[in-house]
Amino acid sequence: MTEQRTLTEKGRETRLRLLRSAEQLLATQGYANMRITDITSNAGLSAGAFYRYFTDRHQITLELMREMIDEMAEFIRSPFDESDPKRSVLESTHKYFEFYDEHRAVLGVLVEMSQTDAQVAAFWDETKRAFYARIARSLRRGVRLGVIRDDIDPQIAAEMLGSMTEFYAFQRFAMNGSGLTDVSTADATRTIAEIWISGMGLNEQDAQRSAPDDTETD
Amino acid sequence: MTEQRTLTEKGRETRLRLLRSAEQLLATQGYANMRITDITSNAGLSAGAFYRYFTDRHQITLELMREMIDEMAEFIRSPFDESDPKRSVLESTHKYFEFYDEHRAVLGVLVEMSQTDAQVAAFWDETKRAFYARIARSLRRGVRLGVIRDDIDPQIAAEMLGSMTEFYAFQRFAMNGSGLTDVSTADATRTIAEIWISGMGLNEQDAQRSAPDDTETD
Amino acid sequence: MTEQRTLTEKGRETRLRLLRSAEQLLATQGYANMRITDITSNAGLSAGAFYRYFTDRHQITLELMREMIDEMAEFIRSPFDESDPKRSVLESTHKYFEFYDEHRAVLGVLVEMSQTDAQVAAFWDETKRAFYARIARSLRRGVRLGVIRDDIDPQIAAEMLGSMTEFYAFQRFAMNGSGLTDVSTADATRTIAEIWISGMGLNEQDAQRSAPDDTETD
Amino acid sequence: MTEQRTLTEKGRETRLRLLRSAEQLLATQGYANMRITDITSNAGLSAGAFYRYFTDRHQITLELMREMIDEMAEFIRSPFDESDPKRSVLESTHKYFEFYDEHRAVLGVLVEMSQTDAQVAAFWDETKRAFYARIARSLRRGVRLGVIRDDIDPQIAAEMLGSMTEFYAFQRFAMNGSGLTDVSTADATRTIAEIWISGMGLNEQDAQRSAPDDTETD
DNA sequence: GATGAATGAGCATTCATTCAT
DNA sequence: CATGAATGAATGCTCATTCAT
Repeated sequence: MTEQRTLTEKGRETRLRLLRSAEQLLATQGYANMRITDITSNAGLSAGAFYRYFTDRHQITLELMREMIDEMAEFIRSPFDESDPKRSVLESTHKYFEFYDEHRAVLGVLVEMSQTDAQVAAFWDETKRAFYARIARSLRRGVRLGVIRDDIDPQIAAEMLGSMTEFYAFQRFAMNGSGLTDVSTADATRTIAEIWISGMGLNEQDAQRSAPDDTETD
Repeated sequence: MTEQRTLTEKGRETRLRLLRSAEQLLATQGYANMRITDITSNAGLSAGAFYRYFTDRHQITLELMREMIDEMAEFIRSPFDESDPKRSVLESTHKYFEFYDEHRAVLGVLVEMSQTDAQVAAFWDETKRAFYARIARSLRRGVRLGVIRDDIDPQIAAEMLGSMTEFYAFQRFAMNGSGLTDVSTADATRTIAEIWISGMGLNEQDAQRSAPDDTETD
Repeated sequence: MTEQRTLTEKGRETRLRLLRSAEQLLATQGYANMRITDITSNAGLSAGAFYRYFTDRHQITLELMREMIDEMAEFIRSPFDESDPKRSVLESTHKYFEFYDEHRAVLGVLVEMSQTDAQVAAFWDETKRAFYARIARSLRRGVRLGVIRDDIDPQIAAEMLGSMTEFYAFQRFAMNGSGLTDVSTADATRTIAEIWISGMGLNEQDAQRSAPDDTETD
Repeated sequence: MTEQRTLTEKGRETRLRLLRSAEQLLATQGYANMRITDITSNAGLSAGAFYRYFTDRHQITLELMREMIDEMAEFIRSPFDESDPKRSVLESTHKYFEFYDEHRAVLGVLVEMSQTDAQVAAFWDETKRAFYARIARSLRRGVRLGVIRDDIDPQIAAEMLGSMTEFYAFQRFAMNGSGLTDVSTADATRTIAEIWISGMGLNEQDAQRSAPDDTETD
């Protein structure tokens, strides 16, 4: 049985213990190498205990992803002020890096499994679309405000700039910096913001000047 | 024994048949789901045949990666003309996308396995470093030529712009467009080049004007 | 995992059941022909059950040897009365034959595997050394007591007389009498004792006469 | 096909090469660990070559045993002079040790396989019987000559003394001295002869005196 | 709720043996 | 004669999953 209804207090605790244990293992060994018995023994439980709360390792992993996606959605809903794009980009990037750092385990697994697992791939697809859509929306607003060049398709640009940020974060946090030079997160954040700004043809003076007061409300 | 000393013509053919078979399966099911017997039966051979040429699926996969890395190295060595950056970026990006498209199977697996396999992770790390180093070299030359802004660390910028291109390509080719809007490769190429150019502060007129005649020789 | 930390009563029983099953098979088919599934099915268990308690057939076999070696050590520690050598030799030989008979299975395998397996060879080497050392000790004491000829190296003599007894027992019990004439164990025991006695130059009258009262202590 | 008729000169050479190769491997790894491909590659041949001359490793091993048994038979037929038992025992033992040393590989395998292989067991049984019979015959003659005690069953005694010699030789030569103290072969030979002589109650003076001139001719 | 014993399907791997060249 | 490619039966071993206690 995997129904989570009628769980006693102790039961709910055990369930969480298993989730945390799985997350830990995903971070250190990835999905491919995580065994059910690893999860339980790492949680200080017997093998059979797992099945009271989950059906298999696929399910517990999806559960962790759902947890993360929920927080991601919240992040995406946070306001972006096009009237001060430089500061906003800096802030957004900073928050995004924090988010990635915190969820490195699950995000790494998302990438790993997307290759193999259609359900996870769909999951990821959806998440990225939402993420890119939010950027595209901001870009379009920026164009209307005259602070962003209008000769580039905002959607494609959003996907590219988003890709840049995401993959840099992925390498930095989920891959322990693989491929990258070792610089401070602050420097990385600043540089990436610069590229965003100038990549989008943002002109700080222009931006300051014309920015009306419309904040995004998603 | 593996990698037999003396392979006959027929033996060499069989070995290649197995490599192609494995590549095919990696593309469709990923590393995690690829069985040895899948490889052999897909190649029209018996299970035992595999072991005459490879020790296990890990090895044959690394073999495929090595093949790809070699071609990658060649790609990276190709000339980049800073005196005409816009055209050069377009050309490079185009070639990069072609490369990614051709090797989508192995590149996807590279990402999948990096989470799990230290050897593959090291492999990828190395490749990305070479790729980013080549970009950084070009950027530094551009700064010296006065066609690129000098207020950004070329190394970090290289890693970010490289990330953008790579991850966009990854999603587009290895993930069948997951997360992305469906646009033509030409449009995508054009947009990404625009971002590169303006992101790096390249001014076409400036570039045209000041560009001396030094082509990179690596 | 093998040699689980916490075995329940039932677990301990199953483990013993496997040991007995393996012992039986070693006796009938030898190590070379014993399969893991033979062991489990002979014990009325599924194939997988084996691996909860042992890692492979090599380990379970060593386990059986260790069991036997422990009893052997006990046997070797049993007292030998040099003041009445004839009776003592008879008694020792008798006990030795009993021991060999009881452990014929494992002893046969010890011989079989010694040819092939360094660990088993070392095992056997050690056991024989302890066995021969005990005999040599008795012989030296006998020489001091004047009941044993002093023109023979006690160590070599111990190894030879020990070899005689061991190999005769081996043929008789572990090889089902291969090569040997069919005589009663009592007769065999008597004859072997005669050879020991006269081979060592023991003279019964002498022995009776001069024997002081020192029993071995070790 | 395994018929050895109509072998060309080259064929006969290849066959011998395989036999020597197998013997070598038996000496170093034992029967259990000897693979067909080991035999052929060690002989510098391809795997398929084996089957032109032998059917399987069992057969080639028996072939080697037959070779050895033939020489053994010759050894057993060699004369034993009961009129000078001490010298004769010394000489016989010496020759026996030489024989064992030369054939250590096959003799070790004989022991190894006897546990498992009925055919080999029968082989060995037969050999030992012949060996013991020859000793028993000599002992009986010695009894008739009055140079050997008549209170011991010559057959059992033969088996025991034979066992002693054989097993000592086995440990010394086939097991690389396992369990034994390191002494010169000469010393070992002398000691074993002493035990034979006195074990059988041989009195040298008596022996010299009464020995008639009948040499055994089998 | 928790335990850990037991199961058995699923794969990897080895190696003797055959056979076309 | 010799080669080495290919086969496939035989086994080992792992691990998710069930279930009696």
